[in-house]
Amino acid sequence: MERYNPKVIEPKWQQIWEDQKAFVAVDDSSKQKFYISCMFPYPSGVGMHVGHAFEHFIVDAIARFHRQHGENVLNPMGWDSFGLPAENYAIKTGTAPSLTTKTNIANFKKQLAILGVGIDWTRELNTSDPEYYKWTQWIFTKFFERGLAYQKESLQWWCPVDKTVLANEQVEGGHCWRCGSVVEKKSMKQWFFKITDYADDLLNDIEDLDWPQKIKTAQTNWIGKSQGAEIEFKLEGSDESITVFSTRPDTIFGATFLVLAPEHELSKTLAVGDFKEFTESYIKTAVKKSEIERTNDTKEKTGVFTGSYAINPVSNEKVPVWVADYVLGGYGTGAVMGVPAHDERDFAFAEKYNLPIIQVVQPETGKPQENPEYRKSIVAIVRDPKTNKYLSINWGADLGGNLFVGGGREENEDIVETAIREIAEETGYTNIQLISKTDTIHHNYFAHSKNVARRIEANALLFELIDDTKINTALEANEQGKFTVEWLSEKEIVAKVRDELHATSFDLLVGGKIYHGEGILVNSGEFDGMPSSEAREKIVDWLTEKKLGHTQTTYKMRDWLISRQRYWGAPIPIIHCAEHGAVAVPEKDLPVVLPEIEDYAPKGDGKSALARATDWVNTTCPECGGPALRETDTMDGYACSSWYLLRYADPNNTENAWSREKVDYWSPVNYYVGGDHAVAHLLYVRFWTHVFYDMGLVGFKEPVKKLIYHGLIGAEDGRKMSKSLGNTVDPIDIINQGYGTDALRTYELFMGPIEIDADWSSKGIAGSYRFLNRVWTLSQEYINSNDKSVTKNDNAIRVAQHKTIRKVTDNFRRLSFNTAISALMEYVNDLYKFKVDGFSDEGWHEALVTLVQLIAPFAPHISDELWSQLGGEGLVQNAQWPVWDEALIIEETITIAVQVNGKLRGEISIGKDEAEADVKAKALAHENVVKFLTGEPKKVIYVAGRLVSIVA
RNA sequence: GGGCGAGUGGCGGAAUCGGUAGACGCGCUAGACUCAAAAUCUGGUUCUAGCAAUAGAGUGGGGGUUCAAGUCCCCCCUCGCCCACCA
Repeated sequence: MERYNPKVIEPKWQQIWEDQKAFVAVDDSSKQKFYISCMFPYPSGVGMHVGHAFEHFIVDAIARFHRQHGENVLNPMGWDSFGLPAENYAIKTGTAPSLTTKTNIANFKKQLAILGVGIDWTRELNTSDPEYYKWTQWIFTKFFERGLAYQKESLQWWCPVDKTVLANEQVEGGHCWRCGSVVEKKSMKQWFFKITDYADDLLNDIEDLDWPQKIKTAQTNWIGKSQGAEIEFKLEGSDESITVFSTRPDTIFGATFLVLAPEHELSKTLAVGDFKEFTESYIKTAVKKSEIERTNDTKEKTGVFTGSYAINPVSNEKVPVWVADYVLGGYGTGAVMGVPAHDERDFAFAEKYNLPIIQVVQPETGKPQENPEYRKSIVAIVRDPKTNKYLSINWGADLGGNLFVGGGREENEDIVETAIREIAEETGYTNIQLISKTDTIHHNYFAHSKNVARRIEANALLFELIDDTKINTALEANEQGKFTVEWLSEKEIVAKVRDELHATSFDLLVGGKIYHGEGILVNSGEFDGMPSSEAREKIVDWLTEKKLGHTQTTYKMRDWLISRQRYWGAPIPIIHCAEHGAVAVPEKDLPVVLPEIEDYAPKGDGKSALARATDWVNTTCPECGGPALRETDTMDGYACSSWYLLRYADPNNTENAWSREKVDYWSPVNYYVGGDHAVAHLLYVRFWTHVFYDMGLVGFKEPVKKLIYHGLIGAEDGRKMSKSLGNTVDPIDIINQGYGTDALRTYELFMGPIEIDADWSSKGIAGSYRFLNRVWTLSQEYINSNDKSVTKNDNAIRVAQHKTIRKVTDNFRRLSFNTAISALMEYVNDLYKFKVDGFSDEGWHEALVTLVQLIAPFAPHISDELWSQLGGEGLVQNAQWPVWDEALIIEETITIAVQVNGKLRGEISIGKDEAEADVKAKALAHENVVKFLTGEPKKVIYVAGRLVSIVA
């Protein structure tokens, strides 16, 4: 009998698949298509580790599953080959990036073949191939025509090591995403794609995507839509004005200063007299500061007064204009109104620089009720400075839990006196001193005891205990014995005091919190007494009428900066003419081919090495034929990857980027599989497709129907798997150790749910190998058996077989590969038990053929081998996936549990159609159940086919 | 600070609807085969007590709903990830 030897059967079947073109997808619109793709890889020099392989295994298993269902499956592959590593390697060694890329791709292809991944190589694409980037450039010129690609001088992130600008998405915590060095700001003329034009569109369509919620949330937050108003503040003694953006125009009467970002254009010009020098030097250092420095200093705000004043448009008060780096240049208008009473940042700034603080919103808690009864009251918080604990009254869970001392106040009664009286009456403490108190807090609630809605005006007061002198408490009749007095720590208070009014009181007096919620306007002229939400609209209406403001929607997302001062990318197809400015290269002259050069290193002059290829740079203007210069910046690699999913549908089209017919057949992608990129790539690819839709190039807006976001495989040491840590595992090594790729694939898909991170285990793979070995041995024993006459277990085998088909199919559909594989292991374990009685031709052949078909998505080589040994026609993937028969799964007798008072006390065996009364009687008669019953059971519950629950 | 997610044996994990918690695999362990080892096969393996039948405890902690809770509700703790001065 032959032993299971993956080293023989795996190459054998890989060759057969290749010879038969088993994975070539044919453009046949009469068939149901299924398009799946991983996020195409960057072909790095070090090849793939088992973590990368994992992604391909997921894709391949799903692709094979769908082929087995007779669908027309497209699983393509391509190379995201532009980028820094190849260029940096070229700078170091002088080897052209095009050459290293070629070598690396060959290596990746070899690895994928050995892994047994079924790819349609006739559709292979490569972003650094001129045949591909010709169309990337063509798309650029179309965007340029539509005003979606534009050039602008602006401050940009600059990586001093890689000597290039970076997109916002490529700056991670103030560091370059590639080399990790601290990024700087630099002002340069740059190319942008106007993604902000599509902000609303992209935001609205997120909801309907079948994508993981965390990715959808990340994109929503990234787009960061917020609604508010732009408000104009006139500068004193000048025609100029400053426009601020605020989401809280209702607080404008509390705006006691303005703050400009250091990058704001007025920052430099506004400073007057003695303030000029300070302001200029502040701006200089602030702009130079790295992002980390600026975000690290969150506690300590800095800024300078410009010496200029503006006029608050509603109050006509003079407010000073400051420059401070806590205001961001790139968001909103780069200027804000400082409302220290209702914004934590403005408050911190105002405190430091002694700016006036005017409260304009009185807090309101609880939900307003209809026809409330009006009352006045106090909330009194007492702190014991010796223990740092707070006096609390515990009313018990039914009466509201922990509160502070509180009580009603008569119309003319003094607030402080009321509080002191209530403290003495309820707790007995008398020797206290007032520390601080709040303004009015409005509170709405329903007094269930009196069955009345109430709206109260409360004041909260904070006292300190001088000593614990106490008098007898003087409780009202309805309070006696209802509560206990407790001293609680700050932490306990936060945890236990649930009442909104009392919790807010504590936050304001002790927590030092600034109230930024909704409430009732005060100190706001004609708007006094209005709820803040209503005032928000009324004030903007008023400003609009006076032409001093208007509603405004703002996004956190900025336009996508795409120019890179690097060599190894797609050249931006633009020619600069002295007369005609920036002119797009006409379609007939595309592609603008990247010239071969000697020295790839950027020199830090803000230009790519391309700028030194003078023969290439000097050209003629397409408009006038006069001398002109080529754009020397190249495109961000994300541009290349924003349309490749469409190109796969029509990869060899030399006339167009794609034909709409083919793209509309294959697209959108049914499953897009990846474990990287939450925002950047996945937002850009959506953006481009939306634009293509508007251009009439595609018939859909969203390129990816379902996104499968898998977890990452960590190293055995629990750390991230990376070449620099020296803990990577090469899948080819594992295969060569004798396990084979089938065992590797099965193991990686068995480790856990695909969306969960998991660490590699060198021992775990042995278990998967053992499983496949058992499958092999069982099949060989069946095939070589001389006596196949035993029919004893045929029925039981059939039950196991159909149960397994059902479970594997169900689990596969919800991409629960680990449980699908465990069901197959159980099935094999069952067959081993049946085996001891011998084999039958009928039951066993069917059982083994089914097994081979079910393991095929995971372990395709062994299954094709056994399929052919068992007499199957062609390849497993072309045979129809087995179907289970529900009728065969029903067993004649089943075992169910019997519980007494919720505890398992025994098991009984019942027939499949046994009547409920009989089952209950059987349960009650069970020996062990009788022991736990004292007399008649109160209740007997039968859950069909599962258990009997007896209440004693 | 904000958002999202997760806590189940020695380990990875299972339990799709509230219905026998720990499937399946790893590891460990006993046995069979072997001169021996590897490989393979068979059994055991949540914890505590007991020779055993069995009993008690048990899904991060506390409370609740229910005949029945890993699963539902309330509170707390811990860990992970992402975003983070966005006015």
